[in-house]
Amino acid sequence: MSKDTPAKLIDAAVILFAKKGFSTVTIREVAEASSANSALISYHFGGKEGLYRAVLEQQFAEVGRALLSVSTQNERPLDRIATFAWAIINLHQTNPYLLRLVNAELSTPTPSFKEVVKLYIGRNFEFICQAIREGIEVGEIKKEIQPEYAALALAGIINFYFLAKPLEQQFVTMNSDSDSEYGKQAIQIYLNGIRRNGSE
Amino acid sequence: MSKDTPAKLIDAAVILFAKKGFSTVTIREVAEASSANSALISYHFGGKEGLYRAVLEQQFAEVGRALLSVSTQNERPLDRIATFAWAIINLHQTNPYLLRLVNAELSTPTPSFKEVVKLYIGRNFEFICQAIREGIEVGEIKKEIQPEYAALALAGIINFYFLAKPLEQQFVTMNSDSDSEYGKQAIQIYLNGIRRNGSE
DNA sequence: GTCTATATTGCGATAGAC
DNA sequence: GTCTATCGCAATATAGAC
Repeated sequence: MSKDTPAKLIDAAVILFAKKGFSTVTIREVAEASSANSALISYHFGGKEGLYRAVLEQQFAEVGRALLSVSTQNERPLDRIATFAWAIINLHQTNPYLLRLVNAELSTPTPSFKEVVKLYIGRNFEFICQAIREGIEVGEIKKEIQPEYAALALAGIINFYFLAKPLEQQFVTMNSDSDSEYGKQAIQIYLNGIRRNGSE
Repeated sequence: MSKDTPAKLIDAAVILFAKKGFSTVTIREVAEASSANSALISYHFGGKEGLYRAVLEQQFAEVGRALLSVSTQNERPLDRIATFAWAIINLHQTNPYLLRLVNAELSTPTPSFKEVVKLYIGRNFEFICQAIREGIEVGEIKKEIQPEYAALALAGIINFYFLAKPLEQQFVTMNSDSDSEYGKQAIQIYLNGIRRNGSE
C-alpha cells in the first residue's frame, strides 16, 4: 500500500521548508514534489500555514524520542554529558532537516514554535546544567565553570557544525564520516575544557 | 546635511532583512521605514535583489575591518586565538544584524551571498587554522587536535550563543554584560580544551 | 532624483465537477 | 478525496510627469 496524501505532502514539505524557508516555498512546489494536487493542501491542512505546523510537529516528535533514552541512563557527570552530545549528533545525522527548521525560527520565533521549543529544548538545557552542577560537586568539573553558560557552549559546539555545514563545505572537504570525526574532536575539546585537572 | 537616499535605504534594509529575511521583506516596507519612495529602490539598486546585495556588502565590510586589527598582531598562538575570539564577540555586540543576515543564508546561500561571504569567512577560517597549526608545532596545543575541525568548534562556541540568543533568553536570564561573561567562559573552555597539558 | 500611477506576475485559496 | 479552473490579492518593477 502506498502512503496517503497527507503523509506524502508532509514528507515533501519537510524537505522544502527546511531547504528554502517557509515563505519561499510555494504550495505548487510542494504539490509537484509530492505528486499531489495543490488544492489538497488546503483540504487536508487548512492551508500552507497548517501544513507547516504539521511539519514541525512531526519533526519534534523525533526529538523527544531520541533523547528519552539518554536521560534515563545514570553515568557519572562527564560521561553523561558525552552520551548526551553523541545522542544529539546522531539525531542530526539521522534527521538532517530538523536543525534547519529550528534555525528558520531562531531569529524571530513564532508563538506556536515557542511553546513547542520551550518544552523540548528547555528539557535538554536543564539536563545538561544539572550534569554540570553535579560534576562540580563531585570534583570532576572545574568550580569556576558556570553551568548555564557552559551548557550554552556545549550547544554551540555541537549544533553550529551541523547548522553551518553548507557553508563549511566550501572551506573543508567533508566525507561520510566527517560528522563523527568532528564529534570526537568537539567533545574531546569540550570535556577537556571543563574537566578539573588534578594539579589544581 | 542629511543622508542621501541610497544610504537611507540600506540602513533601513539592514534591519528589516536581518529581522525578517529576504523574501518576507517588501520593498514598500523598506521604503516606508526609510521615508523614501519604493520606486527609488529599483532606480538606485536595480531592484530588491540589488538592495540586498548592497546590504551584505556594507555589513561584511565591517567584518574585514574587525579582523584586520587582529591579524596584524603577533602574539603566541593561543593568545592570538583568544584575541580573535574577543574580536568576533565585540563585532557581534557592536553589530547585532550581521549574524542574522548570515544565518538567513546558512541553509540555502543565494548567489549574491556566496560571492560576498566566501571571501570574508574563508579568510577568518584560514586565520584560525593557521594559528592552531602553529600552536601544535610549538607544543602549545595538543597534537591530536585537527586544525580544521577545531576551527569549526571555535566558530560554534562563539557564534551559536549570539545566534540563538532570542531562544536562550527563555532559559537563562541575561543582562547587559552576559555577552562578555559568556565570552570568558567559552574562551576559557575552548583554550583549556585544546591546550597541551604539561604532563603529556 | 523623486514622485504617482499602473503594468505584470505569481501567490494562496476556493468553487464546483467528478 | 481529488481534480480543473479561476478569483482576489499583494508583490516587484516600470513608464512617465515633474
